[in-house]
Amino acid sequence: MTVLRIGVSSGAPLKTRRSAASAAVSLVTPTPADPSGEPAWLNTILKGDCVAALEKLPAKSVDLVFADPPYNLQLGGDLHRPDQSKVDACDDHWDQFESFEAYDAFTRAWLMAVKRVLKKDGSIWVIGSYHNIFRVGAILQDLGFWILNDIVWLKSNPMPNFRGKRFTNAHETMIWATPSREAKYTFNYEALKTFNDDLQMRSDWQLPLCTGSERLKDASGQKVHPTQKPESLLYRVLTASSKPGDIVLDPFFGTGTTGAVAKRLGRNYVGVEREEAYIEAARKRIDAIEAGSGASLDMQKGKRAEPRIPFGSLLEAGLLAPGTELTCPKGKHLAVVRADGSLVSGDHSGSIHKVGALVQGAEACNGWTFWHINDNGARNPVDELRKLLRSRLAE
Amino acid sequence: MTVLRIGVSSGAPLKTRRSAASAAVSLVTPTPADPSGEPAWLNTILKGDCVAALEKLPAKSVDLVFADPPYNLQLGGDLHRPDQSKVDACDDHWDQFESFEAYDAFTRAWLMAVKRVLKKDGSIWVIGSYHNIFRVGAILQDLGFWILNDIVWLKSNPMPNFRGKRFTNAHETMIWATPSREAKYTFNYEALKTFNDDLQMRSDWQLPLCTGSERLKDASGQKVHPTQKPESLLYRVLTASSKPGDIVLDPFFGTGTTGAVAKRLGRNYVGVEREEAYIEAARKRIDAIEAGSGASLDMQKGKRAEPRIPFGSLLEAGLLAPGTELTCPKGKHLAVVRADGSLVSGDHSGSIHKVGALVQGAEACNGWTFWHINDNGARNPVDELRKLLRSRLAE
DNA sequence: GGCATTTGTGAATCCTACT
DNA sequence: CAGTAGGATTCACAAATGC
Repeated sequence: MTVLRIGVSSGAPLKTRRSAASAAVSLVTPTPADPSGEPAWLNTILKGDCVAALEKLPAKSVDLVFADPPYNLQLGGDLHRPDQSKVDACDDHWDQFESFEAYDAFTRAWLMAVKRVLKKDGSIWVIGSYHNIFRVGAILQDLGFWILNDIVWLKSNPMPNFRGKRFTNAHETMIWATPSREAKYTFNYEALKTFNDDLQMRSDWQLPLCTGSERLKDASGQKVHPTQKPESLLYRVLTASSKPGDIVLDPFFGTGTTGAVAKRLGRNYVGVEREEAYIEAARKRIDAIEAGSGASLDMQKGKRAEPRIPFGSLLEAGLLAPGTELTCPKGKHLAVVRADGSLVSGDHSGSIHKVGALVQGAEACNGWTFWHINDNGARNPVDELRKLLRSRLAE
Repeated sequence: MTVLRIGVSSGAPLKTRRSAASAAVSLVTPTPADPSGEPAWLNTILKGDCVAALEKLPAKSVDLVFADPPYNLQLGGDLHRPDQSKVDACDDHWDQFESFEAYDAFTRAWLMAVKRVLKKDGSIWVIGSYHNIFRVGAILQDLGFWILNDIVWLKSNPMPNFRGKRFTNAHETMIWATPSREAKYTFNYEALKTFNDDLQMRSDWQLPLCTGSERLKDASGQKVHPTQKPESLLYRVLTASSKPGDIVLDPFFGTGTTGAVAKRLGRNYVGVEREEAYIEAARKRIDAIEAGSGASLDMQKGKRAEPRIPFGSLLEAGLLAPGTELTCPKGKHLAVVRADGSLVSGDHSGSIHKVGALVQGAEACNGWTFWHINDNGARNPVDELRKLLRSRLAE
């Protein structure tokens, strides 16, 4: 590995805690620079503050940017699961900002630095959650970026809401934008359509979290980075909006998911990262990857599961009215539907499955086939309504 | 139908094209006002500009707000499908703004007006697309609103991207927020979980677009409103975050989807709308709906709603005798019940919760489910006794 | 080894009534 | 208003452990 010190930035200090960080920028090359005339920073990690490091790159030199900036989570105290185990929160210093103003200043600064190095026909992706994405999106627009899409990453296995106080936070948002309205950006429409079973790729992507062996762990088994993104996500981003040989910049490189996928896909990368531990992990990770072999260029298919239809949807859709009476197949048991999708039968109330089990004294029950509606004398299971709604949703 | 002119607003003119609109505010009641002391504006549509109209409502008077503001779409000329037919875009004058600054000023103005009339423990939903939602979200935060969730509405049948230049825009985003971090907002967690087949509801909602007979059409078959939302969306919003009898405000009432669902679900509504044609359509629509009432509106309740039973009551009721031995689920920890309802386990003594936590070395513990009684070899949690006592007390 | 069961964990703005 | 104590609260996977 080569480390080139390419100068110390004078810096344009930000009015945030981040600004206190070292402005020194050094260049880390996992593999020796190619003597063929490629720039020295290609396929390297710049160590240092994002804005200062980007000053070392020429203007209009990168084709694509993927940025996973700090989210500015504003967490209260500790959070425990119902089994009393403590949630390993992302409380790292780099995610702390004093105010929205400080976060905005930080965001404006790195986006301006990125805009300088982005080619005029390049594009940028930024990922975030509701804590920060609205500020990022507004500042992107203020800086003249042109939003092409917002993409929602639907997590198939998100962390639940343990206290039952909100909806499960089951997605993150990515903004895809060009530096100007006129940009002739790369979008591999046909490839994506083919990938998606000949249907246009939609703005909602179902992908699992980064877990298991993909998740980088240190010697003690702890995760190296609190927010490592899954390679499948980057795979789809790079496949959609870059070409082989393109240069992909990640200004918050972390443990190098962007670099890893770029290398696999035959793209060049350049990363910026401040924390030595992350750089070290990223370097090892990327070195172990074989660059752009043909077979690996196949995209991982995100399984598009058949939509699950909750019982309550029948009421929302107007297929069932609150107050409707349901019976068991033989008409012995009776229950009434409430507006919230619960059933009431005598003293019992709850979901169609729970009440079905309770009235039978059974452990479990499939409410869809147990509960029936009286249709002009004929008893039909509510499952018939589900089929109807499913066909509507499939249109 | 009653139309009450309740005054002409002096207005606080906005620096947008909207400000040119009439500041006259009149009150439209689909059904005559109730003489029972309800405010005259309840279940009515206020005709006029949003900010001016909201000045007619008392401060802290509504429980929930649902807002579907103009999206500020920046369409660059007509869009044509591959077959050259023209797409019926939303190019109404009310959706046009001269700049982001103008849109921001408009957004700030109506959000401030809404914040004044919202109760301190109320909440607000705003829906938008990537054209405007980032600006709305950032301004919400700037005004001190506290975001609880962002919810993505996944459209099962979105309009495809005809030119193949972007991903199919298949979702819209809703922000759910309270007027302050401290708000004790309504969230019918248990009801939603029951609704969703006993799984907690996530932040991604798959619902079809408003089409078919639900979509309001005029005499010539044209859609009355370009962005009519499906009732199913409002059904879920109101079920999640309001109670029967609550007052729901929609400051961009349009053709009254919010009012229609509010009436169906036994909530009160108040709408604000500028266009007479929309008001007329909304009025007819809501008049034709039967108001929800009665037990079918009751929502599934969780343990939090149950009356609290002190542990000592079990002793008072004779369900438990002093000196009884309790164990943890696996029988490892042992404790003895004292006559005052406290437990003793080794050196530890105190409430069932405190001792449960101490013997486990945990921060907290629910003693009701932790401590078990030996019933002829079977271990049953003391919570079973609480249930028994509760059912006795309910008789 | 094979299968069943238990344990661990993920970008989280996560309580409330009473004294 | 602050402090204290009661006691409510989780889903999908994958890895680890047990039989």
